[in-house]
Amino acid sequence: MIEATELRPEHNILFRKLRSIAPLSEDERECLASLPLSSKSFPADQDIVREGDRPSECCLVVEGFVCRYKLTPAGKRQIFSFHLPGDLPDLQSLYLKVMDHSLTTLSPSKLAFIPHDSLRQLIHRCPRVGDVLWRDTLIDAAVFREWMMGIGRRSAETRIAHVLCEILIRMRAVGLANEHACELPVTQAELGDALGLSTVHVNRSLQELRGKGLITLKGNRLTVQDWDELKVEGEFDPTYLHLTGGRNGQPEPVIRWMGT
Amino acid sequence: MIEATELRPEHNILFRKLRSIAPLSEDERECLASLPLSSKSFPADQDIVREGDRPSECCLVVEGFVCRYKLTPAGKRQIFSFHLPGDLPDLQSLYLKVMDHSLTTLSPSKLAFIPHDSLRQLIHRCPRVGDVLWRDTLIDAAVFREWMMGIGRRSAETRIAHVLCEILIRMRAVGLANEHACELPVTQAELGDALGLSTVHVNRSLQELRGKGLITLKGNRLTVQDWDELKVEGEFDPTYLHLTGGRNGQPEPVIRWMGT
DNA sequence: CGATACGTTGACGGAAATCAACCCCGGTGG
DNA sequence: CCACCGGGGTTGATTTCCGTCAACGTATCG
Repeated sequence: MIEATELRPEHNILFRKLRSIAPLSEDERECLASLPLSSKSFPADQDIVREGDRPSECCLVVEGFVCRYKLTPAGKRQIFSFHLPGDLPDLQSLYLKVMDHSLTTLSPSKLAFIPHDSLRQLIHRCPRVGDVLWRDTLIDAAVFREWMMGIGRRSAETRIAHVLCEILIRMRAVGLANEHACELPVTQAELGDALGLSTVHVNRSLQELRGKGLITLKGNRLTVQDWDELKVEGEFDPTYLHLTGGRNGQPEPVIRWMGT
Repeated sequence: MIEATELRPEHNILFRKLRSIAPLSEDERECLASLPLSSKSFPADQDIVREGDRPSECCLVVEGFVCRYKLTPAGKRQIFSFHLPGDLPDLQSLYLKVMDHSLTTLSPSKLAFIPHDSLRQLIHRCPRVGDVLWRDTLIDAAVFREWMMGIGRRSAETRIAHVLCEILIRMRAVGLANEHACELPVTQAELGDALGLSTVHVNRSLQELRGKGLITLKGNRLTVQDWDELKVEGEFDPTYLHLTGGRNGQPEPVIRWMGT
């Protein structure tokens, strides 16, 4: 936990995230620490970048939740992913000039921006860190696949259970959740947009899960009451998250510097 | 077309593919040409790598169609992507040790294998090519997002129209299709597994598209009769394919060295 | 020529969408 | 202080798109 006292919160959360998906040496930590990050606060439901934009910087989630989405011509929204502190939700913009989707906050958030140039220099100076960043975008893709699986082939209840498992595990990986519970500032409508379901049906399916005693979900807080059963219900196998790196499989110690 | 005569078919198709997503210099072409590729033929419906495997090489599609998929505990299949000649469908295995899904042939195919070590050396010797490969995996992810959009928010007919648009465009990008038609060795059941639909419903939706005079689809061959209308029906916008590189937007000249 | 895989058709059922209220609660301003 | 307001959550009635089941057609191939 030495690093927690040495790094600024922005660098600390990024370091925790990357360490959760790959081992990082002291050198690589130094590389990361030298990244210029400029933080900014955003209210909920504010677009950060939009489809068609050509961003010249990437954003790091420091506090709060953000998501990526796109709208159909008819105005229906599909959310592609949720992003929590430590995530680099538009890292892809480093190599895909034009955004093919949008990025927005789900809750009031603190974001740190990193110029593309700085990232390119980092990757050049520190190829190992570059590898980890590439790996991160590949895990991103693995999550997309898993969500596709859910939307295409799983029932509403299973889909919801699955995404709740995923979020809890990812929150734990960066030390933002204890064994059973974490923040979840996501409305039922947003869950529906993510899972290809209507709000009404999300509501009913959540009641099923609650009725079975698997979870409580109230006031932006998720508590898992029966992890084993929730995993079964959600057909959840965390392999696709590729959380093999980090502290030799040790869970990240919980931090509590988030506003809540 | 000088390069077509200089490169072996395996290298040629890879070069065409990469050039379709980014400009490539003469140097970079040389780098690619030096990649050791060992080709092998596969019958249809044969797994190449399976969920849980730890491959030590990547595969390049030289001829034929392959797909990535995963099964639910109940045995339902979700296909995540179709891959055509020039694609590197498991490039991700370079940084994600354990396969979280499987790769299989859809038609009799010729595949070329590239040891991970060779790829790593290539990336090290030729960082620009490394960038293009990273970009390729990012485009892969963009396609996943677009499919999620379809499965989550679009009607069966729209989904099918969309995927047909995508395949034709991608085939054109590597010179395997003319303006209106290409091979499509994919059964209706496989289309269903890709789009989250039942075979029966795929069949009915295809008849709708045929009825409207948008396409013919017969004996592994897709012909688009009304491209503009098909695009509208499929809500198709090719931005997400990021085909901005290549021959200054020129379509790739059609080649015909495929078995058909 | 039968076997087999793929495509087609019809009948039926069900999961989830849609539509429309209504409730609950925190915030705000008169 | 309380009335009002609005976002999110909940509920019931109804509809629809799509899945499932089952049969049959059709083409290819050994």
